[in-house]
Amino acid sequence: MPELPEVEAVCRKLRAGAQGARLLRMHVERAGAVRPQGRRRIEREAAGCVLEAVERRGKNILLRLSGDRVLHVHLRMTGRLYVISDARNRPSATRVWWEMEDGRGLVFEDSRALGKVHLYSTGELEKALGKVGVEPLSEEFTGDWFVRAARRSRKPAKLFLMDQRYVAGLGNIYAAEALFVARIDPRRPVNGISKPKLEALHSAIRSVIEEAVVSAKHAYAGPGRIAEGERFARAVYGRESEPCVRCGAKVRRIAQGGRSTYFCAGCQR
DNA sequence: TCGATCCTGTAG
DNA sequence: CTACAGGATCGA
Repeated sequence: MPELPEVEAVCRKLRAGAQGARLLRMHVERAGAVRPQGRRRIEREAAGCVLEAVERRGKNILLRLSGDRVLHVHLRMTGRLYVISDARNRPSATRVWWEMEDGRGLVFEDSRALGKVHLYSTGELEKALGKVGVEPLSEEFTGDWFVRAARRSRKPAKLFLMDQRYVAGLGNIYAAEALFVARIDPRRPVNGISKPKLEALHSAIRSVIEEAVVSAKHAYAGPGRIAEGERFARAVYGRESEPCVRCGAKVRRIAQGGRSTYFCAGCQR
């Protein structure tokens, strides 16, 4: 479900509501969701730690704990991470949860059970995140860097954007939206795209992600619902057969890497 | 670089 | 029933 903007919203919410709190006990309801294996061990190692900081790297959430430990949470498709006011009142798809001192609970809920909660020491962290690429909202993400990165891959443009080793944090939706803004056919091998087009894609990624971060801040803030009008306005994603908002041609849906890609063959070339 | 695979819920 | 899902990893 979540891409960079939604994960960022989760992190901000956690900073506001849970940073500085002590996590009295950790409870693993589903062993497959955690590493190291063995719920006993991870529960013991996380017990009593203070949540000192919340960071994000791409779609990865890092909960910095006292005692040089880090919880690495990945929401994958359906994961959610949020604080509830009463820890006894947990949803049925809770995979992992933490008791807080005031009776609240930090909950990792995940209906599809693809998400992960890993516990590392600070030293192990870089190895685990070593392949995560550049943050699209960072200074490092320049047009020149992007053009050079694109030259190293022969992947179709959309699969390149979704590869976390290059740009970190784009998923199926925002990759499609950025390609639409830049008017690029998602099937084109990136290394064959002209420099001006790649520069257009670079700035499209920036603007799409920036706008989505603002929307997600309001819309995606925990277990609640998404308010209409606060959500990022998609131009192509999920709009199969609808007229393109730019040229009127029918939006198409194709498969790439086993996933759906939405685009307009009329104006994306 | 590609396809299969991990899981479960929901829509058609 | 089948198709599909806002993701990532593994093996060939």
